[in-house]
Amino acid sequence: MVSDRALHVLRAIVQDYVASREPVGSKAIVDRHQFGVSAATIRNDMALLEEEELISAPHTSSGRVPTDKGYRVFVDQLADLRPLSAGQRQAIAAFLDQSVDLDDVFARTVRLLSSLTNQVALVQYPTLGNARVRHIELVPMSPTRLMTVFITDGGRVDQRMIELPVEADEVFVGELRAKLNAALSGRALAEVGTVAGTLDGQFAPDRREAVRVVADALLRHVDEHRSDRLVMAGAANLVRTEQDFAGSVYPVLEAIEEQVTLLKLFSEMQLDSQGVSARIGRENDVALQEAAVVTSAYSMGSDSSAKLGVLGPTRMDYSNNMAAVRAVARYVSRLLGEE
Amino acid sequence: MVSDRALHVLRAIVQDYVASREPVGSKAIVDRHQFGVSAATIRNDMALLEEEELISAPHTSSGRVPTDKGYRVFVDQLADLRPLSAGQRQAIAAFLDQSVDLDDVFARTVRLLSSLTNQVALVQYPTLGNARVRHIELVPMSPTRLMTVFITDGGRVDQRMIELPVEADEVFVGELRAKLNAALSGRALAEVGTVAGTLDGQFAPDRREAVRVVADALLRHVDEHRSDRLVMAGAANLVRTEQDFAGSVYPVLEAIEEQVTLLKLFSEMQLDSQGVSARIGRENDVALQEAAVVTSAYSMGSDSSAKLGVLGPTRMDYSNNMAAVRAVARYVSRLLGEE
DNA sequence: ATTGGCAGTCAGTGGTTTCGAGTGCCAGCG
DNA sequence: CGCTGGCACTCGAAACCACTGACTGCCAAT
Repeated sequence: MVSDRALHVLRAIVQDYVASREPVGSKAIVDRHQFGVSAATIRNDMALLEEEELISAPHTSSGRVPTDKGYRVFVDQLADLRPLSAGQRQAIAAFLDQSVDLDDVFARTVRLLSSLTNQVALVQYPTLGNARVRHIELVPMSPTRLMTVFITDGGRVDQRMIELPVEADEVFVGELRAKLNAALSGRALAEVGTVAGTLDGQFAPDRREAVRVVADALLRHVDEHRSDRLVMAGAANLVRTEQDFAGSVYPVLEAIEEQVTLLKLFSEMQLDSQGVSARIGRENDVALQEAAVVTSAYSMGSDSSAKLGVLGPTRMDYSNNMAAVRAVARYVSRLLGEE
Repeated sequence: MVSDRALHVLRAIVQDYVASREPVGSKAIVDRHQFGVSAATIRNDMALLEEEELISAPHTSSGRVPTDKGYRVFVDQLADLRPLSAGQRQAIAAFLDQSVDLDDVFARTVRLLSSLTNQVALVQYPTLGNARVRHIELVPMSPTRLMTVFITDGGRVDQRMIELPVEADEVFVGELRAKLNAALSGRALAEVGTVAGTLDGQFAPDRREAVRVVADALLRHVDEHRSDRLVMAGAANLVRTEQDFAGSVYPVLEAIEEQVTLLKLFSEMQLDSQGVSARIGRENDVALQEAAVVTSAYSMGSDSSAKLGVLGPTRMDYSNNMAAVRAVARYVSRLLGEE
């Protein structure tokens, strides 16, 4: 259908348009790229590409701009990503190695990714697969309020506040804490539900309701481990690229703050053979129609994984961004795998 | 200097300008407000106000716009804030009462404040004054890596990753965990340094280095409790009000992500008799020259407090925003005080 | 002190013109 | 058959212009 040269023309158009934000004409292409043919020939190819809806003209007599479909073909063509420079890789290592804990790893990752790509960066917290309970702590805040702290051997820590149906003295809380830890330490998260449910039998009848409330809170901790959230950095970059959004960046920023749209998107992304994936323009939710999202997966140990990536206008440097996302995801996997 | 009526004129100008984003002229004032005088008289007052640099004209023949100084006088005049409506207060209570833990309180507060004011909302995490150690947990991640988890009775939980100089077996870690908790549980944070320093004597010489590393990590936990951070919501609102920023919102968003500028600003703000405070335009750091920040303080129990507030263009509804910030700060204080 | 009147200023609007980058098409050529 | 140069055409962007109207500042009168 489309000749090989036409594909090269598409590539040139994408590159030039990304670089200049201006519709690119046939003349500009023969000037800036070494096609051995004249502008008229390029024009013929461009007519073809337009036929295929890979490019389009903003108005009758002007250069062409890639369509979402055009970007898609461009990205798919981009089989082999050039790896990052040694300097960049060192920078990644140096910056991430300073992390003091899990949260810090993610905070640093997202800042790093944002500055490598000049886009909004997003990191999804990992869902822990078969992590185990390490320790459970109960902290009385008032006679009827208790804070529960839930620590897994993956190093994840959750806290949660609960309201007790009756007053709980230190002795009872101490006993409950000891029994919970005896019963649950070392157990897989999946077991927490069944085990915690059997505990209330070990207490006096007037305590059982309170025990059940605590057990219920623990279940929600486990759920929490499953539920995702995103950390974000580089929102300012979205404003910088505002002109690339015909409407407004407002809905995009809103979607990012919502999180739910993004999380859904993340979970839907199918990685390609290179371990990266892009969703471009209309392929996304309506709020992100003018945006593109590039993601890759990272893993934490053997059995839990999540995604990270960047979001920006469809007019972005896919080549660079996909390489950066992949490199960072790999490094994060290595860092978390070691632990 | 400036007559009483002139101050009323200033007020009218601020109100109308905030409402319409358009320079307001003498005619518009006599139309929309019940001054018993003619437009010419208002013009004389306006000339006075301009003399005092409280208002200025964008160009020779156009209405006037408040200067930063004008907003300042307006805000200072705004002695008595009208309280929020019953409905709004109920909404605050209903929304915040659902919080499950500390983090959730702040996450909800910031979202709430953002939607009440249609501005970017910021909440500073509290610095815990004389909180006490509740529990210390050590989680081995690999033979030479340890995660330390630090829980205070205020309900705050910190985690941190450390690298040990030697391999640490389960037995040693268990012993260290037990001794740390025996020595530190119930102690005030301020004591952690001195107590932890004496622990290494209780271990065999070849373990002491490792013990010191852990003790050092605990000190950093304490520091962490002192150090601040901000949660933010409503960045999209900044984009919405973009036209009010002559330059770009870019530096503003950057400053927010930086945090350090904002934290400094927060700590500098002196509350007025109403418990709220505003920093307007040039009174701020250069990055926020076109922005205004409204803050109030909230307290958590008796001895720890922090601030929260909103940030937006200088052209904002100070009256509404100050009332909202004050109301939310008060409610959060009540909520956290109870616990 | 306040007012009505009046001349002066200037941003914004809308219409016209010009300019030029870029296209589509075609006839001719290797 | 694919490529090329040439040409007429299109249409957005910029430049220009005149006009309008919302203001102001000032002044003389009340």
